Amino acid sequence: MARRTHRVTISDVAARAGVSPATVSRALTGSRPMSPELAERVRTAAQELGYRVNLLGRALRQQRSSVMGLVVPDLDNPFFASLAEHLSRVVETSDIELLVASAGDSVETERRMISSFLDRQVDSLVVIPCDEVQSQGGLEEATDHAVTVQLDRRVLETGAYYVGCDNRYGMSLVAGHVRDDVDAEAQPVVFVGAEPRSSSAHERLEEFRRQFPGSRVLLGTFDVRWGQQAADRLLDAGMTRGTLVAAADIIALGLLSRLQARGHRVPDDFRVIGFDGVGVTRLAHPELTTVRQPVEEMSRRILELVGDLPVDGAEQEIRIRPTLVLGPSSPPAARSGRRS
Amino acid sequence: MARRTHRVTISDVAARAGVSPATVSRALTGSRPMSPELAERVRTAAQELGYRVNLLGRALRQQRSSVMGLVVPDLDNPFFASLAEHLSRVVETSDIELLVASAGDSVETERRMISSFLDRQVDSLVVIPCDEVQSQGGLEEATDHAVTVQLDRRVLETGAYYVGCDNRYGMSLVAGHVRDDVDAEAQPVVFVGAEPRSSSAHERLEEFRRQFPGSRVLLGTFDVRWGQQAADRLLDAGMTRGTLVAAADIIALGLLSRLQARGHRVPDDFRVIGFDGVGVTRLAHPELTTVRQPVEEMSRRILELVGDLPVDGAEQEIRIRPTLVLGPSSPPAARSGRRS
DNA sequence: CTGAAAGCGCTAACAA
DNA sequence: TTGTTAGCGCTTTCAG
Repeated sequence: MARRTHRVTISDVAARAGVSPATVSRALTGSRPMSPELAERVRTAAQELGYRVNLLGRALRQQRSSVMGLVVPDLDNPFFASLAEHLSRVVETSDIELLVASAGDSVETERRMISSFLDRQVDSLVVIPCDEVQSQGGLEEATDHAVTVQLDRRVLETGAYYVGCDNRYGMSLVAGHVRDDVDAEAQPVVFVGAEPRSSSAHERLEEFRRQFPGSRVLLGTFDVRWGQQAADRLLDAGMTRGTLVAAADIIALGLLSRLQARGHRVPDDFRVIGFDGVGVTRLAHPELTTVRQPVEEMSRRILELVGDLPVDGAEQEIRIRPTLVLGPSSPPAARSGRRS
Repeated sequence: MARRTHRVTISDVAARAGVSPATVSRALTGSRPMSPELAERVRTAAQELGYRVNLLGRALRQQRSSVMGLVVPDLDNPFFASLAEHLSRVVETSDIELLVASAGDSVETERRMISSFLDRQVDSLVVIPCDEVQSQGGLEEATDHAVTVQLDRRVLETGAYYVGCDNRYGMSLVAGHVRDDVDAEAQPVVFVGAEPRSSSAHERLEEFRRQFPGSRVLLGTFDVRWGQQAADRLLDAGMTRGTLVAAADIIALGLLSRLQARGHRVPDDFRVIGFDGVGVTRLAHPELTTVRQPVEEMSRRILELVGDLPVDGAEQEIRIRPTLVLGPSSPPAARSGRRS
């Protein structure tokens, strides 16, 4: 662990190359045309001294850090982790850099992370808010200081952009599939969702209710454990078959695991339908019928929003339509028989 | 999106409170004792003006950023995502802040991320290296400029600390379980691992070979898809039962999904054993017998290493023993019958 | 206990 | 094309 004793600055390089610090800066960044030989001399000197630019100094001077901050609720949720990974790969194609922080599923921590990104002078901030209501303050704060984008979950009246998928439309795709391919009398439809503390939970729930008025609804949290509990609850209540519409793949995963552990067959006894279609949850057994979110395009739209050319009159709210992906967890009619 | 026009600086606050910038700094950070009323006056002024500290300025002056950088190979891998989440929660208890970057599974990107963290003057850098060999350069570079810790995967001769689990010991726990609880004649043992491009892959593979000389070994990558392919390969070759030891839960997940999709029962026909025991993979169906990595303690040790009190004569290499967790994917003898 | 002044490392105006 | 100078926002000597 041989730490360097003295930090090499641009002046050191300048001295060695026999030029001014400004010239070194120009040679290294290529911000201005200059004589190739001098540039070369500077680069050599920098190399020899092991010079590294100090981005703190640069950012302080330039009044921009070239950093995009991303605050996710919880990296243990594979959907959020996947969102982070996708955004990271898209941002990679620009000269911006993405730094991720986790809110550890706490509104307070989320707020601290947002603050701290702002204090570090991020140029843009992407937030997947923890809570539809309590995240508002942090987002308003952010909007005052950086280009701010809410991703996946919308908080009302923050002034920030929103990029997400059209959850109602997605749920309507599910409804269409269920109506076309499922014998609803043989398999009553149940929604296993999340308490509407986020717009996604909200919208998916509302659309489900609109599509299946009177159908049973169970609400918990976006994690595997809740899916397991919900399955237990349904089975304990004597349910032996049904179509379980989950608000997220991660919940569907929990449903699947408990249903199967307790000896029920999917899709024969129970159909299971998910939402998100992203990340490792895609590989459940049996593979899920799910609504796939267009994460790739969502990431691209975010980059556009914060891009150098400020998108004039950009819409505040960008909703992209998801697609339905059919899997064996709830196959099309051919296999399960239509009602009429 | 009402962006603030003028940035409020410490001088603005000073002017408003009728004191010097130095006093404002002291009042806001509490770095020196001062008259409570003045402090209060300063805080009020700051509040009224909507002052936010510029951490770039502070870091530049203080020569430390209070940031720990974490570079992970790929956030879509739930083990790495979970490691990031755990470390994040532990670091949360200190005054350091964790920022995460993904290498997108590319050595080049990894190197760029390391460089860029260093240029941003992180105080410490934690890296889960992509590649046992090719990640070396980046890590050496890091070691020269910040306290550097390799996490989970070891690259030789970098001068950096290493924190990880004792993979050989973990695999020996698996071996013990297999010998105690499995009829190896009825269920031949196969290792489904990853090409040894990381020390974890390496060590687990080597220990398996030592414990089961002559047993079949398939090597691919650390992802679900490889597990699926491996299962297909084994089944296509006519295998109808066996004990499949995976080098990671994520591979085990793929094995499970294909085995079950093709009508084989776990654990009756095939036992499946994983490694990691962390994150969402814990909730496979049937639940995995796996080796649980002590991620909590690993995170704590990392924080200790970079803590204010530089751990004198700290070991370069910290290996923590994992534990075996038995699940229905490979239950103990009681259920499956011992050989003798 | 408070203020004045210097300077962290960098780059952008302005001069030459 | 290159150099000089100033200053981004902050904290920390050093005086008082």
